[in-house]
Amino acid sequence: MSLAKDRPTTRTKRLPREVRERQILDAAVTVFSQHGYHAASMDEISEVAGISKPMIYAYLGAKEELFAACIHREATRMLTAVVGGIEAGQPPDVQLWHGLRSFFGFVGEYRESWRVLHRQSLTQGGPFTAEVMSMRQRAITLVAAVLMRTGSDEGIGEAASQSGEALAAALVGAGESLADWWLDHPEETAGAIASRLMNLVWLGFGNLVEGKVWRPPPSQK
Amino acid sequence: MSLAKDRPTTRTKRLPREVRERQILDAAVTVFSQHGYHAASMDEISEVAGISKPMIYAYLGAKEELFAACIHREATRMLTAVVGGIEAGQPPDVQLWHGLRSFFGFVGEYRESWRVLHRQSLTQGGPFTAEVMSMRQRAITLVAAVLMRTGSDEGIGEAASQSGEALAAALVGAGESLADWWLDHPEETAGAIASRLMNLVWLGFGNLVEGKVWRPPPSQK
DNA sequence: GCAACTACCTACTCTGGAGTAAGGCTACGG
DNA sequence: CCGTAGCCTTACTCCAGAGTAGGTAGTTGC
Repeated sequence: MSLAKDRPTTRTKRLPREVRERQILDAAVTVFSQHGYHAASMDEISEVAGISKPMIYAYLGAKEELFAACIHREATRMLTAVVGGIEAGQPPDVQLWHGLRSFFGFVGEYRESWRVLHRQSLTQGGPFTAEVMSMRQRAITLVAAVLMRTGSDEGIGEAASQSGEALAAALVGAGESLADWWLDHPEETAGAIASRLMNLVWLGFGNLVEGKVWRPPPSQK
Repeated sequence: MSLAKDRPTTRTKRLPREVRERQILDAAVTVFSQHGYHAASMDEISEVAGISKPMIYAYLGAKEELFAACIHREATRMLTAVVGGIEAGQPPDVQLWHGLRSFFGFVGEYRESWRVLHRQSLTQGGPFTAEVMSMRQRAITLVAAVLMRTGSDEGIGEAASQSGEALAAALVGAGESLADWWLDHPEETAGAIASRLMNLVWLGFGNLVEGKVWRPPPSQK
């Protein structure tokens, strides 16, 4: 839980704004991830951050803005990690594989970030919904792009090309759900989880039944 | 939106408890689905239900209990619909296909139910989480059972048999996510959506690229 | 007709928690 | 060593909304 690593225990004094903002955001992610947006209180966040409430308002604004800032930071982190894991020159299945690995790696390392992104943020109603929606859309678009590149390279089947975005949505959802499932079954490694999904999505269940298995190419480090 | 069909406009008087409970639950599902658990107010629910607040407390108890009752009713409805759509004698891919059709059919018909089940209920913190978790687990178990029957019938591949539940979780998540996507792209039919997922999950993306398509057997009505 | 019961309402209480007013302390430039 | 700017706190205000007290009006049974 690397977010908590340098959380202040004894109240440190007179730190520069930059540092405080980071501490506040870290605390906010923790608390939001535990209780959800509405049930989280500014008092608790301030306490966890080791600072008084008015500072939060001074630096990050009201509760809604604070939440939006959390979403924004964590989503950017996650997308950066996933995009960074993909190598442009590789064939599409390898790209997808690396993307999945990066994704599950991120979820494993930053559980709180993941919780706040996925579990809390769907609950519509707040204006921050915009922030979440846009991030989700970015993810789907990214996946769709990888899938579609497959299509244009190899002369895609009609069923797939018509529905790239829908399939991407399904895949993203499968990934999210599997990530949640993983939280309750932590004995698996990120690679194993990624591999399961890769097999399902690339070969399909019908092929799995016949014993076919997709494997990453040996070149991978 | 069939839940709203017999909502009272002019305050009707002295109805039997049974009827009122139904009205209250309908109203609660609507309001919870719009605002989420915390943001929904008992005042608004009572207003939508066309009854005063103390009646809600008298009949369905406090807010938490009311929410749990909503989840329970809607989840049961949904699972009943899905299970009812599956015919025991059929081969596994057909069973899966019918299950998916029933699921998306339900989501299309009872959008509010779906919203309250999926979007609102993951936000942990309340004790009602138990209710939701159990329903979700039931769904995953059901799917896993269908998938595993495939395995035992045909001598399953090792990769698939080890991970039935994980694959089921992925499939359920893909379904959920696709259902959400559908809410934003309502021009598709339930059958089309179900078909997309069926193809992805049964054939896999690799096969789709080669132009293969899974089709329901002609026997279907 | 009257007891007992059910359906139902108005009009509160009270608490949690968002957001703020008002000022104190430290550092640093001049 | 004084002013100004930035860091930080205590101690509030205020309101939405959960939950309730206490009472009225039909209805049913005898």
